[in-house]
Amino acid sequence: MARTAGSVGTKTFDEVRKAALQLFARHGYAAVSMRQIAAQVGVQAGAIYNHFPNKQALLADLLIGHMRNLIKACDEAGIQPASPQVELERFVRFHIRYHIDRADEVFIAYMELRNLEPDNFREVQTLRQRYERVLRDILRDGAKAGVFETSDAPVAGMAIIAMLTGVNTWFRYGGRLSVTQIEEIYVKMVMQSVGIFDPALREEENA
Amino acid sequence: MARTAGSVGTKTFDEVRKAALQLFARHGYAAVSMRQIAAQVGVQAGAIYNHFPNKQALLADLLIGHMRNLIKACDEAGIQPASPQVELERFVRFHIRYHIDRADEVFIAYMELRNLEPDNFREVQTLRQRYERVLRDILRDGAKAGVFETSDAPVAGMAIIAMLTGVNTWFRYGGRLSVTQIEEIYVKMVMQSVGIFDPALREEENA
Amino acid sequence: MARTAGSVGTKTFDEVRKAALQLFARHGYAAVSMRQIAAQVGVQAGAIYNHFPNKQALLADLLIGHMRNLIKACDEAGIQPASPQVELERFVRFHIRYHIDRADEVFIAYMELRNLEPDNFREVQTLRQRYERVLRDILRDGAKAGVFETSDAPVAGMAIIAMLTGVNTWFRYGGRLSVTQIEEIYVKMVMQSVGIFDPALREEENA
Amino acid sequence: MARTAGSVGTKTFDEVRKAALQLFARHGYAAVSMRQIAAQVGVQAGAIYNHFPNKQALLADLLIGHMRNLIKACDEAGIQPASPQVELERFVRFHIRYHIDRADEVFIAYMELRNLEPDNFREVQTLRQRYERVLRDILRDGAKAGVFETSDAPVAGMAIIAMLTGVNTWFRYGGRLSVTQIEEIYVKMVMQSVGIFDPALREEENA
DNA sequence: TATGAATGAGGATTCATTCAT
DNA sequence: CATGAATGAATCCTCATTCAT
Repeated sequence: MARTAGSVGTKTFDEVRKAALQLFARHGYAAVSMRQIAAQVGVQAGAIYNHFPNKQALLADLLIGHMRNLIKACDEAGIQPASPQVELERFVRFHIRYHIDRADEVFIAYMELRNLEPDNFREVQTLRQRYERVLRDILRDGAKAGVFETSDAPVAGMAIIAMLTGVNTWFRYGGRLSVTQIEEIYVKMVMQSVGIFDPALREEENA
Repeated sequence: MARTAGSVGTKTFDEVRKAALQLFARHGYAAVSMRQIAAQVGVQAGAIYNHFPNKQALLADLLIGHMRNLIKACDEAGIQPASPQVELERFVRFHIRYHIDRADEVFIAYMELRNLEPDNFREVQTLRQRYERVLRDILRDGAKAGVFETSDAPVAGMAIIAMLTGVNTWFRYGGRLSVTQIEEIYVKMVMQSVGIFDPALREEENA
Repeated sequence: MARTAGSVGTKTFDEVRKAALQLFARHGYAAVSMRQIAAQVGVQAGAIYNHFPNKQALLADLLIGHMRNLIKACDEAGIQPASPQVELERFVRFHIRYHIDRADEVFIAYMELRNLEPDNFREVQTLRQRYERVLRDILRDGAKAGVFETSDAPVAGMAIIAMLTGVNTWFRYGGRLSVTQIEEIYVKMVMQSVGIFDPALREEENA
Repeated sequence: MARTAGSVGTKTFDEVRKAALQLFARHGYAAVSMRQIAAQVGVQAGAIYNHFPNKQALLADLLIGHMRNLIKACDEAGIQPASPQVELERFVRFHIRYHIDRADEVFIAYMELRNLEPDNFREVQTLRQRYERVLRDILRDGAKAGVFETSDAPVAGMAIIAMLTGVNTWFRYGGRLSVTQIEEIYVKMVMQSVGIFDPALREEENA
């Protein structure tokens, strides 16, 4: 009589998460009510509390879960070890591809930070810094090795992250450009922004 | 019945605007109550309705006002006419300097768009596109003239705007870098990102 | 245009207090909703919050107010100074008469103590002890003077207070006995309980 | 189908009763949730419904059970037959001793009466009156026989019950006085309150 | 028996807004 | 202009109870 994997029990939990993600992304945490989330799941508001102790925990679960998944995917993306140029290119491709498919998660991870209670906020910040350090380390190594023309690795890191993540503000599937084309455009701009012009110095990959 | 400059009665209006700007930026439109705004001004909630018909009008006033001011300042910044390289550099400097001093306005102009009712939303979007077209035109002209190495002007424009505006997420006065230093870093990264490497091709300006 | 004394404004405040007193006494603090109180006043629940910050404050206001009034009335009852016998008799008469007309206040002052938050609880306890000390001091003086046959003034005090206050559990106007008759019965029992038998030793008063 | 003494399955029933007793006494019936009771037992809320049909039945069970036990103990206390003086003294000693060890039961038997539904309320009232008649009959007999100086047996009965039961409001084990000492104080006060002064007229007992 | 998930109602409180003064 | 009191709807969350497993 064991519960079949994926059966009832976990089903509502997952659906609540999904509904909350979508609604928070669309209208903002503060503007979404537990009733709306419940309605989208097809359940009464009280039922949510069998799975999450409160609204804040739902938000925290989404944000922290997103950051953990991002870091795990980054670790497994095979970015290192390689030359700084190659690592930077791999990072850009990873970031674009990972973020473009998780528009809602990325959006709330930036927008709803201020709605996290202090402990949850700290946890997300710590995770975010861990991710951003990957890029900063690449930039620092490249600068030290003289292959990047960056006057300030931390600022360059923030600038590149902002540029890349910005893709989510305008990209929609079915538009003028494919993900691959977009990826190429951003790779080129980022590489140039740190002084790498010759495509020959870069890795050839496309997937 | 236009408000006489500096006349009595204008004081509360301005203070409500200021308080709302700060509170919306800090906590988000949906999470801020009229009572909070009123309290910050030192007035009862009802008094706000002598100056703004409702909460939405307050938000719209802030966002539309911000976009109009931005466009006006941009028009008066003397960016054009010049060579694409020079215009781009001027645009970057203008954008950084203008935005770095208006963190709250910039923040809500991005964050609270979704809380605008349709008419107000359209107006802000129209203004924003008008501003962004300044950059896109520069990029298109430079690409056409063969001085920028950009494969896609619209995407490059979005990328550059995202990169530049991102400065507000981390910049604080009194930090490691001065505004001027930051400006130089961003100018260099943006120029390089579109293929301009030789500083000699750029204008010398600092203020 | 000044508000007429006792007009609107203070009216709702007083009516809320009165309704809450009655409902708390009848059903208990925890079992009464703000909506019920509001309904009894003929107002929406939210309106109560213009007069009391929350439900707890309403309870605290009732209990603390009751204790303060009791102490004030006791101070003004002219119990002291006199011989211990006379003071005791006066105290009994005061207590019976005061409590019999304030059944609701007395009831909740005992029943709802546990629903007070710590600070409010302490305040009420302090006031209660101040009142009960009046009786204890009379008993102690009488014992010291050898006119009361009490082995333990504090216990005797608790016992007498309990006996007297118990009148509220059964007394109803229009019953078999008048307040004056009840007063006489209790005076006699209390005086005897501390060893005073001869009515000649007691004061003659009736009002 | 009567529950076999000590049989399995009875454990949860008893623990629920015990937990409810404690929690109702501490926080009041209306303020205690089935979940709290269940948590104290270490069980889910639903499990309680295997033993009690609903929350009201739990309360009724506690109150009616208490009253039945009290009456049974009173019947078996060997109060009658004896002279009114001796019977009164025996009653006082029984009441004090029985009540002082059942603080929670006594407390809720007074406090939660109003939360009983009509049928349960009537049953408890009937039982209570049966118990209180024991004292009233003693007082009436004593008055008729001219050994008690009571002008009104019913009122005297209420007064004495209130005085005695009041001991629970302040008594705590480990305090200044032992149960036996307290018993003596109350015996003396009660006997005197009905006019019996000479200890020689009283029974000598202590246990 | 016990669980865990669900319901539907209701809890205290807050909200944007109105309006007589 | 500003106040303070009011409304009616909505907020998050908890409740007693049910029921399939």
